[in-house]
Amino acid sequence: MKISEIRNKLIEKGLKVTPQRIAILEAIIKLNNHPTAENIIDYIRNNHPNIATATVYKVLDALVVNELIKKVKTERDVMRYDAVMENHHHLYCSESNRIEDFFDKELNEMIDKYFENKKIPDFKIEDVKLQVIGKFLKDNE
Amino acid sequence: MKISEIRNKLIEKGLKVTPQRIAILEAIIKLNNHPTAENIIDYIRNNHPNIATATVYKVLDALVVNELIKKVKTERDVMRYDAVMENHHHLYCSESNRIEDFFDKELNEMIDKYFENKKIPDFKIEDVKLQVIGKFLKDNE
DNA sequence: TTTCAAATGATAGTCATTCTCCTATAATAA
DNA sequence: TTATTATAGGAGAATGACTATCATTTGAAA
Ligand SMILES: [Mn+2]
Ligand SMILES: [Mn+2]
Ligand SMILES: [Zn+2]
Ligand SMILES: [Zn+2]
Repeated sequence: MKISEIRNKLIEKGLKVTPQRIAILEAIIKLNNHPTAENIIDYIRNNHPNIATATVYKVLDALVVNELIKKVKTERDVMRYDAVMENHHHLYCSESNRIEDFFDKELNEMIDKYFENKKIPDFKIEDVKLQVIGKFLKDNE
Repeated sequence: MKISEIRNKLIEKGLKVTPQRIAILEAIIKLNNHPTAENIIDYIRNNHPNIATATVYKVLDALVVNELIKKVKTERDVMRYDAVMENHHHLYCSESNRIEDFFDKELNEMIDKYFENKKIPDFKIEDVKLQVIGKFLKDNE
């Protein structure tokens, strides 16, 4: 992802383009595995040592509100972020905090079809995601 | 759920039976809609006014570790708990913090079958849950 | 360039949760 | 039933991820 693309994403959403926003969005994309705010700060401070912690949180919130990133649901009190906006699911490690993306078009279609036929009473579905919990058999990545 | 049943659950797990543990487990079962620690404390203090906040958190942790309750994944920094241990999914309201249980045996079977055929590379599945995000059409409950 | 709404930085504050340490008690043994 | 003891609970301080405040800076429109 080039910086010019990141600039365009911000412009499309009517957000001012700032070095901090570019760095943060770039960090989430590069880090890739659902980083925490702390992960993002550590990464950014290499090239951008003066960014304030509060700025990172404010930018993250702005990016979420403007649908350039998403929060990832966890059962911990540390927020995790995801720059992958296309429909996908998550593999959660049951013994660590590792979360990996899981793309499966066939599965998406099966689920969509299932809920087209079988509506949930009194509930309008906007999105369905799988939490797949288990163990990674390789430690790499 | 009778108190004697709750006592037995604790005993089965080798946990000491204390009034606090009974009250907390009973509260989560009665409250039912994935209460926070604060919800639980408010509920319990009616009949049990002296329970310490730290005790509630310590008991919740013990109940989770011993698989008598589960944490519910959210994208907020307030933990939510669930006493329903049978396999089920969750309906998340996209505009409030409401989370409801969703039971669907047919869906479970479909998903199980899907992942029996199509393994995820380098990942051993232990559990699959759906996050169904959307809007409740009735405000009751 | 000038202008200024919006963004950033520094720092203090919040609050859900955890820690520490002392006291009380449930479960077991005598 | 009482004594013993590991375990659990209570009180309050501490932690830490996140938020609020406000002075300063800056992106972008004019
Ligand atoms: Mn969470
Ligand atoms: Mn917290
Ligand atoms: Zn993802
Ligand atoms: Zn549930």
